[in-house]
Amino acid sequence: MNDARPPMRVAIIDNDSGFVRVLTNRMDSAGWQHRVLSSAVPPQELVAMKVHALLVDVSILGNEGWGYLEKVCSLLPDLGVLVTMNGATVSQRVKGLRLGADDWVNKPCHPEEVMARTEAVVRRRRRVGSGADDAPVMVGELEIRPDQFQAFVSGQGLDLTRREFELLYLLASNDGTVLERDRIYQSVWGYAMAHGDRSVDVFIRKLRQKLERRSPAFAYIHTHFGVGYRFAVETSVPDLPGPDKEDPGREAERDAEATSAPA
Amino acid sequence: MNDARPPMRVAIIDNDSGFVRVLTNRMDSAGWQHRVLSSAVPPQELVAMKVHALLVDVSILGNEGWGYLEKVCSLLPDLGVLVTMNGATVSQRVKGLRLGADDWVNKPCHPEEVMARTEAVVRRRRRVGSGADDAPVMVGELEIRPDQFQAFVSGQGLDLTRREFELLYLLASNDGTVLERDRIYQSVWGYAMAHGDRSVDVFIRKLRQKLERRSPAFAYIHTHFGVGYRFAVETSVPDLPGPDKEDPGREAERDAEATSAPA
DNA sequence: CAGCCTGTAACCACGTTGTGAAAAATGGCC
DNA sequence: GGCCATTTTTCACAACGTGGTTACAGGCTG
Repeated sequence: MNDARPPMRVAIIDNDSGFVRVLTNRMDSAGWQHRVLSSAVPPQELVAMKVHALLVDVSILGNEGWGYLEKVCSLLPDLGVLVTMNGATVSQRVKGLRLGADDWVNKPCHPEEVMARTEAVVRRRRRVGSGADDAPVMVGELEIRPDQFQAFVSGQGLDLTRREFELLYLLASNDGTVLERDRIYQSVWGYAMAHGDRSVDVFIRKLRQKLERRSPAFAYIHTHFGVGYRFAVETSVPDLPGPDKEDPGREAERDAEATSAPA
Repeated sequence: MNDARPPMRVAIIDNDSGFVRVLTNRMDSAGWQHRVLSSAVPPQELVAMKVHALLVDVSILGNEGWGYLEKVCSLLPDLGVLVTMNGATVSQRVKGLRLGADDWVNKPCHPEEVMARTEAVVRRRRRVGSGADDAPVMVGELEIRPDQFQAFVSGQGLDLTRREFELLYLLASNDGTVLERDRIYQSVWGYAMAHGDRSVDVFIRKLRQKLERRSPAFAYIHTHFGVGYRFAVETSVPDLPGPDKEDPGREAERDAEATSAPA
């Protein structure tokens, strides 16, 4: 949502430790995240890693390399796949590209070029998918789809403005943890909050209004006095015999232990 | 859906007649369509040619080659761009890729590889549901038949111009999701929207006029302030009793007050 | 109880969108 | 080629929505 894109995440399947070391060094200094794998992993695991691209040396997988390449490409069409190989012939390169690979770089190669090509592949992927980087959030009856600028309660769309939406998205994606005003402002507004600025409070109120109108039985946004706000789905009526709603003082305790945000 | 794709169409900007001859021969036998251009053409003309990819030798454009590359990539983000060049250095290749090129092939190169790379680049070039696939769309009383270039409301044909039709088709085939202005323009007009361009708004209005004339009880196109538009058949949810002014009769009001506009 | 923090509503400035019409571009026709 | 009808783009201005501020009321903490 904000201009700051999430860092590039790539998976690397390669046994050439020297090449991998040089490459990962470059990636580190460029702020990329990488997972180095020594052999083929099930495509599902690649999904779980949420990597943008896969960099694979098909030769280390022996004859199964081609089959693996084909399987990954057909199973994960949204994943960028770059193949590296020592001295591959033209027909080998063509074969790999036709199997679904997005690019092919013959070793030896320069790490900068590999990274530039990876960016080019991912750039194109993102363009067609448009916002595949922001994952949808679902908390209770609430569902947020950042790629569509829309939030839903029980499947019904909420009519949120831009700021309201970004604020709700921030809160909901940090479900359960207390967010300080400064951090909220910094994340949503993009710059530091000036002293005495009440914008966050006002927008919290607007969100509460729109949320409670759709599901009056629940309270989503909870205030932590002197700290900030916390998003959580709880019954709003204090009298109801809820399992975890005994006395209000408990929240203050939880506040203390919630300072570290489990990302 | 996979089969029966239209033939690949590429534009080639290159002076190396020998290379071009060999390449186009291969393309002919593969059923590809190609346009060979001897020098830079305005990006809009590439749109008119409806090519899937551009194969360009930046060196023949001299120093302006880089600028042209950048302009094409920024203006036509949906176009696949492959750069060829004789003996380009690593830094030159990286520079080209960072400017927005999708692939880089150093000459001399094998035509088969160039074509395989072109296919790889174009493979995932799917627009947001415009023109490419001609699947009929039916949303509520609205029916769109792309093969006939016609839209119907309750069986009665709408008289839409080309742009109106393409816009409506884009919106309706992305029923329920918010589309940003930039993406709408990119999909319908084919190139990036210039700052301050109001074409989308104007055509939205024309569509609303023609749609509401046929079915005054419903509103199809909803505005998302600061974002774009969303197509949906009257999702206006009956709001629970709240202190807010919004009421379910919003659409009807807008329709009724369409007459008050004294010049 | 005093002081600070938060809830709430009203308010205004600004940017965005709606709207009508004029200007420019397109395409068919003689 | 010149002419006309239609479509597309541009423009100016009105209307509206939003974000941000402010003021005051109500709560919480110490």
